[in-house]
Amino acid sequence: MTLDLLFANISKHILLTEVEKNYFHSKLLFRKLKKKEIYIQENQVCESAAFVLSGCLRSYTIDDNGFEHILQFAPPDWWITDMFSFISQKPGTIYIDAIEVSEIILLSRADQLDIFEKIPAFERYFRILTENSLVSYRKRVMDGLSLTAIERYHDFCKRYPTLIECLPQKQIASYIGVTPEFLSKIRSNVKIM
Amino acid sequence: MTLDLLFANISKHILLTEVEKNYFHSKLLFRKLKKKEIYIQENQVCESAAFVLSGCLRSYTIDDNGFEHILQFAPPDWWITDMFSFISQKPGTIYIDAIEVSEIILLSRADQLDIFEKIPAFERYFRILTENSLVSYRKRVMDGLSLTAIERYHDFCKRYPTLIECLPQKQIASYIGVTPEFLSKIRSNVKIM
DNA sequence: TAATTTTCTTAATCTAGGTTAAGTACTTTA
DNA sequence: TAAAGTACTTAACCTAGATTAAGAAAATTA
Repeated sequence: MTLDLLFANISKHILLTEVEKNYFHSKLLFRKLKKKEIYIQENQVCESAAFVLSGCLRSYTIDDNGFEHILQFAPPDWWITDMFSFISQKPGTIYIDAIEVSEIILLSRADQLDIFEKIPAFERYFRILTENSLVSYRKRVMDGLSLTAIERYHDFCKRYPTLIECLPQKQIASYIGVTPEFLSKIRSNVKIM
Repeated sequence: MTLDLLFANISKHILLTEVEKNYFHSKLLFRKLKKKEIYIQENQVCESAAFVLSGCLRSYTIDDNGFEHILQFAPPDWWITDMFSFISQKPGTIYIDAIEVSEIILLSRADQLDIFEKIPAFERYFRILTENSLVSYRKRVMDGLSLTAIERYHDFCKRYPTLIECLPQKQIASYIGVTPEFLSKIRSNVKIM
C-alpha cells in the first residue's frame, strides 16, 4: 500500500516540507474494506474522514420507508465522510460502505484539528476541498429543483463516465433520485419520453 | 452603519487582535441595496462575498423555462455569494438580489485570499463557515430525495420561523421546490392530503 | 455446477404534484 | 386615490414518475 495518491492530491493545492509530510503521515490509519462492509452507520459518531486509495465507497441515508438515498460515491482519489457528524462529533444520520473491495486512509477529526494548528497549510487544503464540495452539492440541489429525471441521468453520465461503467444501475437511480424501474425505462429510451 | 454584527459573528469562531481587525476592516466595502435590486447576475463573475447587516437577500437560478429556483435566503448575520463563481472567478450561473432594502458588507475574493495569507485565523473562520454550509446543502439534497413536499414545507417552517413571517409565499414554494399553487393547497390543508 | 440472491426489464396501474385558468386581495406607483 | 401590478386561492384536468408484480438475466455462494 502506498500513499502516493494522497500526497499527489494534496500537492495539487498546497506545498509541504518533508517534516510536515512525515508529521501528517504519522496521524494516518490504513484500512481495508471488504465488498459491502459498512464503515459508518447512522447514530454513530463519525470520528474520521476517509481518503480512497482503491475500490469505491458510497454514503447514503435510509428513510422511514427503508429506501436508500445515495449522497456520494467515492472512487479513488476522493475523500468521504459524514460531514455533519465529523465536524460536530455528534451521532450522524448516514451510512458509508464499500461498493467493492477498497483501501482507505483515515484521518480523525481530532488529528485533523491538531494538524490545522501545527501546519496551517492543511487548513488551506481542507478549506479548498470543502469549498469545491460545497459547489457540487449546490449544483445537485439546483439540478433537483430544475431538471427532469432524464436530464439528471444524462448529466450524471457526462460528469461521471467512469462510474457509469462500474456501478449497478439501481445505485445510479438512487443517486439521481428515481426508482430503478424508471431508470430502466429511461435507458430503454421508450418513444413517449 | 456598524460592523458590530460582522465582528460578533467572527468572534464566535476565532479570536482577533485589534491590528488584525483593522486590517480586515480596511478591505471591506459597504453597500446599500434597494428592494429588488440585483447584486449579481448569471454570466457575471462574482467578485465578492456579501455579509448581510440588515434586510434580506436571496440567491436563485432561472431555468430554461424562465422559472426561478431559490437556493438560499440570507437574513442579517449571514454570508451569501455565488460560491462557484467566487472561488473560480469565472462567470457564474446564479442571481443574487435584495428581497427588501438591505445593507451589506462586501469582501472580494482577492482580498479574502490576501487575508488568508496575512491572518491564518481567517482561513479558519471561512473554513468553518464553509463546512457548516456544506452540511446544510447536504441536508437539502437528502430532503429533496427522501421527503414529500408537505414534509419539506413543515421542515422549512421549523428551521426558519422568522423567514416564514417575512417572505412571500411563492418564494418559500420556490425554495422547497413546489409550485405556488401547490404550496397554497398544502397550507389550506385540504383533507385528502 | 447448481442453487440462491441480486439486478434488470417490461407493463399495467396509480398518485403527488404540475398546469391552466379565473377570481380575489393585497401592494406599488403615479 | 385610482390604476396597475403582484401575490394568493381554488378547482378542473394532466403528467412525470412511483408502485406493483412477474419474469429474465447476472452475479454470488455453496
